[in-house]
Amino acid sequence: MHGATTAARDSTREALLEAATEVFSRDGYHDATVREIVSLAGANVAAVKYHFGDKLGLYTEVLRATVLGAGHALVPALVDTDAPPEAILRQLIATFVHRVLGAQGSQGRFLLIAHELARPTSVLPRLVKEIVQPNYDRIRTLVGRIVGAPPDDERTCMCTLSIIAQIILYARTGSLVRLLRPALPLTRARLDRIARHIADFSLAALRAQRA
Amino acid sequence: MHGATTAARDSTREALLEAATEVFSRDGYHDATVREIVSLAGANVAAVKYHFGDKLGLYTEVLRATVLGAGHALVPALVDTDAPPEAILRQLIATFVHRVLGAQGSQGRFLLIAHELARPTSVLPRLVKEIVQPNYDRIRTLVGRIVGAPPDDERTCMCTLSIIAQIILYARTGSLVRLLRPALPLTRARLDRIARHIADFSLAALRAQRA
Amino acid sequence: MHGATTAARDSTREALLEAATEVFSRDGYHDATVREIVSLAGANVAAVKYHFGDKLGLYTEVLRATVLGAGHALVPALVDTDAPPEAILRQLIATFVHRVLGAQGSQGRFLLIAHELARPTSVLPRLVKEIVQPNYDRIRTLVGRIVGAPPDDERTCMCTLSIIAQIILYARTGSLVRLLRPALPLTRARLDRIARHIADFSLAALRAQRA
Amino acid sequence: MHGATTAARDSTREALLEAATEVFSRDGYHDATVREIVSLAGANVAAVKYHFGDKLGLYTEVLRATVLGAGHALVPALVDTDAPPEAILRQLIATFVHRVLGAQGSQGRFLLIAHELARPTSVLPRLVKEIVQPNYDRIRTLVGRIVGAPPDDERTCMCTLSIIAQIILYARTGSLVRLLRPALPLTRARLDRIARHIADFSLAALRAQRA
DNA sequence: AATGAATGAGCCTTCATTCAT
DNA sequence: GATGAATGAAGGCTCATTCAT
Repeated sequence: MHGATTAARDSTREALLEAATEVFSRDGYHDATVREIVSLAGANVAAVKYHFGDKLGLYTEVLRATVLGAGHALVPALVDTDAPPEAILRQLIATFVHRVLGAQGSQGRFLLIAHELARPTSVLPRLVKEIVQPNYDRIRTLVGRIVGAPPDDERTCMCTLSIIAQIILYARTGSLVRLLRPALPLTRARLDRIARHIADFSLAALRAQRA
Repeated sequence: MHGATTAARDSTREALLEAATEVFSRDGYHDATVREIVSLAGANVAAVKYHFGDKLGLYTEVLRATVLGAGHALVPALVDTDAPPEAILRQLIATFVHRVLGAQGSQGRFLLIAHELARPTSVLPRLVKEIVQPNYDRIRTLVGRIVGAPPDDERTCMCTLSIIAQIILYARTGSLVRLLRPALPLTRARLDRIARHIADFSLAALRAQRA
Repeated sequence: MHGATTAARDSTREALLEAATEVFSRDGYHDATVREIVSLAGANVAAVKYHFGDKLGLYTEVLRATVLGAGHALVPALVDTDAPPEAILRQLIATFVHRVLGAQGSQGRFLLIAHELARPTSVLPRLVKEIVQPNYDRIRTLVGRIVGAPPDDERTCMCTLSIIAQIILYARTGSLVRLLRPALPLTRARLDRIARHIADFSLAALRAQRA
Repeated sequence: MHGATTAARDSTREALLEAATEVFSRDGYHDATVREIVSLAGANVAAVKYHFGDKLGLYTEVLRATVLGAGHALVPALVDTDAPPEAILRQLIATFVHRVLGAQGSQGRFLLIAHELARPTSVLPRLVKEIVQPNYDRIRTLVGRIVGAPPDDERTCMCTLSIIAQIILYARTGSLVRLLRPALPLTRARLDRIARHIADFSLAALRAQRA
């Protein structure tokens, strides 16, 4: 009996989390409405209060489960290898582009971050501290190795941001890009081309910095 | 006396625009409330209807003024000269960086645009069509001349976007950058360094594309 | 100079009255907006206050000019003749049907009354007392002559209302009729048929009452 | 206990419907305010949204209940019998007159419909299509049998409308009739006389059409 | 553990009206 | 005699939240 109860409880809680992940990813924290989430989860409005206290509690939980909990591994796994730095960077860019632009459904991790960056909630500082900052530092170190400068060097930092900027442009200001250019279907091949361009463009710039 | 009258007549309108710029920049269109704007402007709620029709009308006016003030009005004058393409591009980047960040509200101007890009309203398409697109086309042509490719070439377009991306993110003192790096005072010298970095980074990349 | 001033004053006043007649006839007092009226008249919002005090003042003036002033003549002219009562009634019905249904533009007199009856303002009592009641009494006398009963007889009154009801149905609940029957264009011939039907129907009923 | 729960649960909804019927009947849809309704019902503004979606949803519910209660639900049972057509029509008229005026609020029921006809909302078309039109068709068939013409014949339709018109205006104690005649108490005997008059008047006219 | 019902604060908008010129 | 500008009250609606069961 206790097992069944637990299962039932978890099922509602899980459904809520799943629905919230989808809606928060699509609309961001501010635009998402509790009612759409509970409706999608087949649950009641008050269930949010019961399980998570309030909307922000639910959001925090979603962020924790989706990003904070699972996001630690990606960048380190790519960066901390013995491959040549340029190859690593290229791989890093490709991975992000595909994740960011190819995101759909449960792949909402990056959309969640994008929304959070665009309109921060009180959760942002922790998100940045735990996820973004460490990854930024890792990439900075990588870039530093390519340009031949310490990670803290201003040039290194600026170059890193220049690279990140290009990836973010597509993820965050997708609407602008879509308006400036005819809406091409984002095929896998097209994503490859975008990634390759960013890598080529950036590596050329980095090499020039080194000289 | 007539001048005074005009000044008096327009003063509410001006106050409204000023307050709206501040509030919209801080909160974005959706979170901003008309009530705070009019209260800040020392005006009545109905004044917004009288002068701008509704909240969106007021926002449109603010956004248009901001985008034009952000340097877009200068693009034709800068681009359509006989100077060497690389010099033009360098100048263009410097102009945008200074305009965007060097104005009074330090970051108000760009925050507004950042909000709009992050969470577009119905104004964005028209704004892009009327102001941004033509300038984008101009810059694309310029970049095409540098990389030795037609303006419509995919590489040309991607390179152009890569440059724009850096200005958008880089010049930005928004949440991400502010959190990643200690908030440095944006001195004139610092803006110069940022602009020079973007130009160096991008021109090196473009030259590499040409070869 | 004084003449010119007077002419100018009257012209604005007249324009307001004309525009108000049109708008009040179309929308009724409650739905009409002062702004549409002054916009149509090419005048300023405050002109209403100046010339008529307020919206109700303007409405009263319109009603007076359109209905109270000019409406006295129609029914008496038709009724107070030596023609046989049945012919008079037939003519009365035809006239009203054409006026009520054929109304367009400046012919707003009946529309104004219809709106006023549907949603009375404080002007209604006077309107009824001065226009409607006398005409009702006249028609009652006429009907009384046909059924062979005094004007105050309950049967006479009921018969009169039965006739009026048929006319009003088309004018007042036009939307219902239009929904129940396909929207035929109200040609002159069609109005004639409607009028003839009401007359035939009613006279047959009246004759039966007499027997 | 479950009954009590249901009663308690529906009590706000019921109170809302009752208050809305009163206010909508007095002021019509456009002039009625949600705030007065909820205040009268001792409920909150948001309760309207919860139970009926919005003001129009509440109004739709009220109007539907009123129209059905006004006798429309009984038409099929009355018409589809083997009684002689004239007796059926007489019974139909009596039923409507008593239903419409004899209910509790004395005139509330019909005032609501009168308002709707005078100033239709978007609900009218659906209401007519779903409820009124079928009954109109039934009555038309009945009238057709009396005058000896097909239900679609123009004369049949016009005669039907002439009868309906009398009920609509006649039974009404609205502004016009109330002003034209001293407000008599609507005793049962008086309602009988009104109904008998309409039936006598109309049947005489119909018989004349047949000849 | 969960729910249907209800709440209150707040939003944008609209209107007739009035003020200062 | 006339106007552009400004006002305040009010209206419908939406949302996250909470209560009683």
